[in-house]
Amino acid sequence: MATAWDRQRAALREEITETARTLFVEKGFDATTVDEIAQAVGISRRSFFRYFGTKEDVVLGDLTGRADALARALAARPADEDPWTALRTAMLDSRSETFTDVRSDLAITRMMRDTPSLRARKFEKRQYWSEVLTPLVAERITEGDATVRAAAVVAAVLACVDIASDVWAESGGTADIVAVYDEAVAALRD
Amino acid sequence: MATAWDRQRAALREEITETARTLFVEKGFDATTVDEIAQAVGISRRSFFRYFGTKEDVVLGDLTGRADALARALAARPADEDPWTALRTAMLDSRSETFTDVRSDLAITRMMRDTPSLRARKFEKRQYWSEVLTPLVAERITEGDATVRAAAVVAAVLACVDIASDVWAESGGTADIVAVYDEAVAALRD
DNA sequence: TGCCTACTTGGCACCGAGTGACAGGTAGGC
DNA sequence: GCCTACCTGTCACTCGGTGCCAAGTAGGCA
Repeated sequence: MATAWDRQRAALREEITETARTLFVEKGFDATTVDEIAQAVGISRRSFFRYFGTKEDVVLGDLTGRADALARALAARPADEDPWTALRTAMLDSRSETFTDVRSDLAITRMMRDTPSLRARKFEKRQYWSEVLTPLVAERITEGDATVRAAAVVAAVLACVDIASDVWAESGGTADIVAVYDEAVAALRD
Repeated sequence: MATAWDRQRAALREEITETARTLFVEKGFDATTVDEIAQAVGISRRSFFRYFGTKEDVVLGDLTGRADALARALAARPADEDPWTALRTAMLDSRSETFTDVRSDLAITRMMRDTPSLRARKFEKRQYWSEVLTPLVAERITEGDATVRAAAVVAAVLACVDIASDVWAESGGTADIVAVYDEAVAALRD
């Protein structure tokens, strides 16, 4: 019966996230130390690292889980659908669970864009997205080198998502993120 | 007359690079400490950080300089050339100065691919590439939102270069890197 | 020749992220 | 009521990176 513990663990994890993000927005990401976060939450510094591998992970959240959700949504698409349509639809389908935190805080998205160490970690996790999505996309490539082409399509789509996210953050949340994404993709496909 | 000093400085910088890369290949990047590098070169740990801002920079080399070279080559292309052709040609033109280290060591490229902290730094520098190239590419975009479209094209092209580089490294240096790049780009433009 | 100045270097102390090891406490099973 | 996990805090340590200061060295100038 690990459920009780798991619940406790999830709750504490949530509390760390909430407290840390508040501090980050107040003082800036780099200026906030793990000690301060731990103290604010009321746990030891060591325990913080038992819940989050790095300070960056608190901001980035469950990116790998969202990659898996997107992968499931992509796999659920008809096999004869072209990669671009399939990826776009899959992202929209899994958006409710995928973009929760994007909606939750504009400041966080801006911070991810402006803080080098966060950007770096984000790209590191993006690597995982590519690894998960590329084989699924490869099944939808009918001509040429499927692996190379799939990798290119996935990388391009993720880049377009990034661009859309950046424009959205820069607009203060007013820009239509899907429209910007479509515009970015249009640039690639004439 | 700073030339004498500059020469000295450049020579030492080269020596640090050479020594460090040898150690990296021998022991692995993470397992090699800055102290070991400094001691092997015969300088203090503090001086090392006066020549390289981070340990990663020793491996990555002058990526920003290469970005500037590529930007110059791109600007030299005819104004009416489409972005894809212009970028491809510009990369080939600046390749001799751009890909010196790629040719120099397959092990280094592999290390960049397999070491998380190096990958992260590389993407960080890639950000600079985007910032430099996007405005130049935007001038070649005739329809739609030029900024967004230029950002998308640049990001896609850089992603394709990455893919080609990865395939090249994985093949042990036998793959035709330009052919892989063309294949990747073909995936985006049908 | 001798001084002055600018620049470099090394050493020291320090900070912050992240890790391993150990001891103590607490909840659940028997 | 004990035993067994598991979680937690504490301590010590490594390593990357930075600020500061004193010492040294090369070149310019009188």
